[in-house]
Amino acid sequence: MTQPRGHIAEMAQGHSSPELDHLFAEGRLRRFSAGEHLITEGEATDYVFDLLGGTVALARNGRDGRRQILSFMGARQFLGAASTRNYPNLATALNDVTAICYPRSALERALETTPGFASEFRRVLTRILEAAHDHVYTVGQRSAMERVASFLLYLRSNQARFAPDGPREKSIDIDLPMTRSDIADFLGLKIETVSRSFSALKRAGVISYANSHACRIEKLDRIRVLGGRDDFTQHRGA
Amino acid sequence: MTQPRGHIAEMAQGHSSPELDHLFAEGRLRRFSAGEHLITEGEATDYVFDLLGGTVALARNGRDGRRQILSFMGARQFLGAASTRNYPNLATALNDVTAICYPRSALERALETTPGFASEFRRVLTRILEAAHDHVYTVGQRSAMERVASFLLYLRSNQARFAPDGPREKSIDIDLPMTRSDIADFLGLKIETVSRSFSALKRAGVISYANSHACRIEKLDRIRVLGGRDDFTQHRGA
DNA sequence: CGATATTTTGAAATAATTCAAAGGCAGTGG
DNA sequence: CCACTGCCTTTGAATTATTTCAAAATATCG
Repeated sequence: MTQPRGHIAEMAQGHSSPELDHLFAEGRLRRFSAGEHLITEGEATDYVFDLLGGTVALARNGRDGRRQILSFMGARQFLGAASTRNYPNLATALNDVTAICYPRSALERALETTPGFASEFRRVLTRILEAAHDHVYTVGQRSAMERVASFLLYLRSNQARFAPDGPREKSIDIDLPMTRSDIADFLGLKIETVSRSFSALKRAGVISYANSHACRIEKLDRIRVLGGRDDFTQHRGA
Repeated sequence: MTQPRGHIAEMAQGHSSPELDHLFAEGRLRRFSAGEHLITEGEATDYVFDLLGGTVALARNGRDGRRQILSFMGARQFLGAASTRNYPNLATALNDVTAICYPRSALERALETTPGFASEFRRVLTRILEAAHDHVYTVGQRSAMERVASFLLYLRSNQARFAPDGPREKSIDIDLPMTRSDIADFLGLKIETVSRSFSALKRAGVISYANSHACRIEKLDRIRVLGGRDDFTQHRGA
């Protein structure tokens, strides 16, 4: 048997217990293709997912068709934290996704019996909370252009931090596996506004792109001024 | 010595360990008056606060004076979760606040040695994350009027859930210890817009108030339609 | 290659902000 | 006790960022 992989396995690094072994033994590799749901609204919170590849959009849907994407998740991120018996959120694969699926009960037991693992898990959970707070700031305070700029910095940072084979250098080339509509729903804007912002950034030579699913940041300093992500990052590690 | 009080003590209900005893022994009662900061931006994350009374605004400030309030916290809520060595947020007392202040190190040790307590803590942390996600939805998707309506429902729910002496029935009377400016910064709106929304709701007979720091919901069903909090609550407990 | 979905662009409409001023309330000091 | 001062709230009018509506251009997929 090969080493268990994924974010949860990383959190467990250096810790061990029979329950942790049991957790990894229970992990099942699953594949989802674009458009499939890993989690649907109202579904029982019986499983958590540890992403190995692909991109997932975690969203909350309103009665009337409004949708707010809460985060875009990829390799080395996990999905499925819930305090209740049913998920309030919807997790959709944006492209082909590979994930390890663990029973929540096994995770819970491992956390209860492996304090070091639980500490690491708590730290990750806290980071997710801080990211959500960043998101509230972006959507609550920034203009459309600023939101798009800060979005590019968010992706850039995530691409480096959560690269499939471990953290790597931040790149100037940004993958955009999501549609403009997904970006709009993430930023609390409309498709057209997002498109216009991209076009304006391109026209100004701040970014360049040939197709809508990737771009290159040509003037990082300009994006930084617009996105103002430095407002926060100084307090933080990476 | 009397029973330890506060949210953290509640989480520890039914669990025990020497480290937990040590944690409570280290707790110090502190008082803050209106305008004082419990936590300032960039400050070391050496303490956590367990609120016993009063209201605290947790906010993130931008370089240029913009401010996003992330939550209003009161009795039986705790403050100070952080994944890094310095707080990215600012916690300000809106009125006279009483809190128990614990060294983070003692909390961390208690969590590492008292699994049941740690599980409870994890559940609370997850709920805080879910509240942040609600907030992203509100700020990202709702109109000004809807934000104000959902804000009233948010306060109503919190007042019941986090009443000083334990959960109680939801009331139709809402306390507003914060200013219009605080509400605006919480909802991602401007003061005038918040004021106009309150006035419109009053004019329509949906709410009533004599002064700006309290109001009564006269037509709860109308507020519910506007605020649409039911979009989510069906998945949840209370 | 044709059909469908996504993205881009333009013009008009609108919700929210900005600017400006008046009204109310709380606390201070005479 | 009242008047003064400063702050917060409310309201109005003008401005603006974003949305909405509409259509063309581009990409995607069988």
